Amino acid sequence: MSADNEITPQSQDFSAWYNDVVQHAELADHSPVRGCMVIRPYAYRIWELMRDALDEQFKHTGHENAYFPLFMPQESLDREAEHVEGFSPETAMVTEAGGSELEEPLAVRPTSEAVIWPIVADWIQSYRDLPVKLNQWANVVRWEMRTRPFLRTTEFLWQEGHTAHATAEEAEEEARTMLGVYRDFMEDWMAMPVVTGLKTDAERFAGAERTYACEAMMKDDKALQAGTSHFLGQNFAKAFDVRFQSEEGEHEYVHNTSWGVSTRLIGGLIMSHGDDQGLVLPPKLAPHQVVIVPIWSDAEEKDLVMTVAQRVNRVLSRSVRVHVDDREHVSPGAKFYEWERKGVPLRIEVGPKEVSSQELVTVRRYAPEGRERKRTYGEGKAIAMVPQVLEEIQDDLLQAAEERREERSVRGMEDYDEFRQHIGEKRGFVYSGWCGDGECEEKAREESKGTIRVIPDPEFRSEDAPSTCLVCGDEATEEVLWAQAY
RNA sequence: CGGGGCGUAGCGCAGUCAGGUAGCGCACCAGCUUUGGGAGCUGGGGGUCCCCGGUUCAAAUCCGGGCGCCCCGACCA
Repeated sequence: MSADNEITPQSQDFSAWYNDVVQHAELADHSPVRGCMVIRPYAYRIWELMRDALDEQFKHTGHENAYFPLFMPQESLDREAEHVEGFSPETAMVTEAGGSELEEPLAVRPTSEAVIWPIVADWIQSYRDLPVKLNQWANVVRWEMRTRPFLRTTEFLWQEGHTAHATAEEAEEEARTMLGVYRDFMEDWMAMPVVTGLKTDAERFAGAERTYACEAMMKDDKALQAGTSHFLGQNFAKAFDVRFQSEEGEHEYVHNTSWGVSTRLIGGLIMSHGDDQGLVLPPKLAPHQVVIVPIWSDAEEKDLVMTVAQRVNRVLSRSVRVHVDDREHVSPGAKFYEWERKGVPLRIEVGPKEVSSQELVTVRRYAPEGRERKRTYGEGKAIAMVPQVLEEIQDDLLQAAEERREERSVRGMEDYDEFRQHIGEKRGFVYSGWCGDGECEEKAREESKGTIRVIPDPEFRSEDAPSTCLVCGDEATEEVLWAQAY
């Protein structure tokens, strides 16, 4: 009676598990072009929910959406020295179009600083035109060596915020604010706790003064960089001549920021909560928050059961996203497995038994120890409780992820050899001191599997500040977070 | 780009060593019986066997060349 579980267990091969979930939860499909991916409707709906939530926050913090072109002259990309050095190896170029070779090659945006600022420069004359706070929802292309669905694809969807300010302080505040927006979204909507902080020079965005990031721990104890926010200083303003006349009449360069999150977040969602049965979705981002599975054995039963199912559906639809799975020739058991594989947070079963007892069976996709997964309530109570149950599931997921992360974090590590072994075998997060020297960072990168993910923000730092550098043993100037990275 | 593996139905594979009608499981379609944790039976549809060339009466199979994909590494906001 039982079909083989087509999903590889996480403990056996996490990477195979991930690919199986992507495939069997119908999230993505392959493309004939290497590294490109089809986002299937179920995953696209998750992306829409993410997009809507983020977009509202962007507007709330004073940003306007716009859309800039996919192509730019190659020359634009070349203008900021560090930017071009960082991005040109992975930039796709169009050299031929319309049946003939182009006089100047066109670059397909890997990010849009070099598309936006040459144009927006002309929108800014005076300090009164500032700040400019733009966002765009777009696709970008980066020719990566090695790709994985959602986590790193040749083309991906994202949002990129681009702002210009009169002062460095204001731009810095903007970069920090948006990092906070990301963090709140990841915790409140994705139930994915993150450590925020500053990137080291080695990991900084090409062309930025400072890069801030959100780092999340996946279920295989590796770190995923889930979002970044950059204080760009005046590097791009100088490269693209973005100036304004100040109140004092001086011509000054603006101070910029940029910040982005991508469809990589869907990968983060999968690896934060998924289990051997498949995807587990936090209710706030679930395309179907509740699925109703009617159970019948003949036409008469079907009528009775469907009457109740539709009634429950009508009432619930007012407050939650609910789906009635009334497919004829799929057995209830098969439906249960399918919706579990797809991560639907709550299932309601209605069969002849429930019809006669005026009850409903509710089953949670995720329930921590000590909480019942399956419960039967009177119809009215079951319906009334749904919003609360969904909130509980949302909270349970965040709490479980937080607990996992803390269990898998080690603070105050001082022995370099212990570190190398720990980060290679046990993975997880390791907090240590660092002297601030890029050579120590590079040495550890070469000799261990770990890299510095961030210099954590104050609230994530250890109570006792580490005093020595993990690598060289000299005096520490910073506390840093190490992990194996995706 | 280095090391390894693989290209046969939508998916997973056998067949290749030893040339001779294109197969299996799942999925799909039809009908009947089913439906409380992945239904059963019967019937059916679906193929440039990655591509090009060669050998041969005959090539998925042998030979030569090419292309693509996957894994490990290098690379990577």
